[in-house]
Amino acid sequence: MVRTGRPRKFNREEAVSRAMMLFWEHGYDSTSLAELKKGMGGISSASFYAAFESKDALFKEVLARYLATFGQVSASLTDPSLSPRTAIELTIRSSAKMQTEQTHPLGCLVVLSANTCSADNVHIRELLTKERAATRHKIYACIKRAVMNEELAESTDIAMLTTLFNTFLEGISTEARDGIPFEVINAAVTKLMEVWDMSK
Amino acid sequence: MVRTGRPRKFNREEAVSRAMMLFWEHGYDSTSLAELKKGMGGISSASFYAAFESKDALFKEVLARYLATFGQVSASLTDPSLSPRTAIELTIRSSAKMQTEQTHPLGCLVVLSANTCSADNVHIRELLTKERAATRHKIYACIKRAVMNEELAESTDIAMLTTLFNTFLEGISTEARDGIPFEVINAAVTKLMEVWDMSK
DNA sequence: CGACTTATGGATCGATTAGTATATAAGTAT
DNA sequence: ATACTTATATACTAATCGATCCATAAGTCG
Repeated sequence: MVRTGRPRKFNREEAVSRAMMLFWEHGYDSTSLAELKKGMGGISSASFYAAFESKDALFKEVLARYLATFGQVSASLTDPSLSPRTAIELTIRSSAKMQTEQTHPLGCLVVLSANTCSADNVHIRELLTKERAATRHKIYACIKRAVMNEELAESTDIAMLTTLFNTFLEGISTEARDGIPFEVINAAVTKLMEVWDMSK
Repeated sequence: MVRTGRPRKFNREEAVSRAMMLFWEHGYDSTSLAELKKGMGGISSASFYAAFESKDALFKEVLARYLATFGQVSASLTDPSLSPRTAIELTIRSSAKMQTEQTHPLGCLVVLSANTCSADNVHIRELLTKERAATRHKIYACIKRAVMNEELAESTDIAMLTTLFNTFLEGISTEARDGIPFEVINAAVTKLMEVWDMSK
């Protein structure tokens, strides 16, 4: 697969990574094209639109990249080799760990980057809403599996427990943004997981 | 105190309320002056700047209004007549109730309206960060009081418990935005509060 | 070599951003 | 009646928004 035509001056993969950091930090609306082009290696408007089509399209690519990398902290939710309890605990702990790292913006891109936006960009917000719904559903499925396995009592209110864990998980984004260190959040997770054991 | 000069054509209090709804829904950056002026009763640029000085200043006024009204759901935290446990439970439950009401934007303005913003408007984000820190500190003080009162064990990790409750509280904003009904969140709060009773 | 393909530099687009200038309207005070 | 005060309508500013156009550069292909 040999490419003809003038070669691209910048690294496309690297440019998407840089764009991800910018959207993650400032959110969709507040990240301007000027900022993106500069941050992605000083590329021109023509180069930007030739390579990424539009701001919308770039964000969708950024989201896919995020889910395939940093977002993998919740992959354990669908790992059938893990017990439901371990899967959920691991997801929350590694989310907290990732979101408090200093090598990238704090918090979670899916939670932070478009929970408020202009009326024109509601479709961007819905992209992330859908992603959060997917995570919520995975937590739900996990808890349901635990009830099936009799790891949790048959009388367990699955929707309630899903909301308990998911609400905490989403709250980590704001805590991380506010500078709460991993150790403190992690200790709170230990306490939170005791709720699981009470529902046996 | 009689006012001289030409009387204002619009109701200033009402205009601030309308602005609050807009900032609450779309966030600081994504709420434009045009949208504000239209939403506040179709006022002109001249009238806007004469009455509110700037977008920044209006937001500060909106924040103060929010804290004095909807934000009062967390007032129980500093009510000395309530037991610490009741104070925290009441705050979380009434926050969930308020944030899921259909008469205004979903979630909490303090958590949602500027957790991402442009680099130029970091001072706005810091305004809200400070507000969240104040709430966190009130929760901390509440739990500390419980330890003093021997309502909680002396060995209680106060910072950890603070983070547990505060993270959940902040997570409610995203849950509410995503349409999770009050009843489900409220049931999760009941479960969450069992953590308190385990720490006795 | 010339044809073809793709990317780039640079100018530019109309729309929108937050904010101002100026003249006048509409009230109160003396 | 006139001075004073405040708000208004209207026009306008410079800067920025996302996006496009076009000529040219820099490769591969036959």
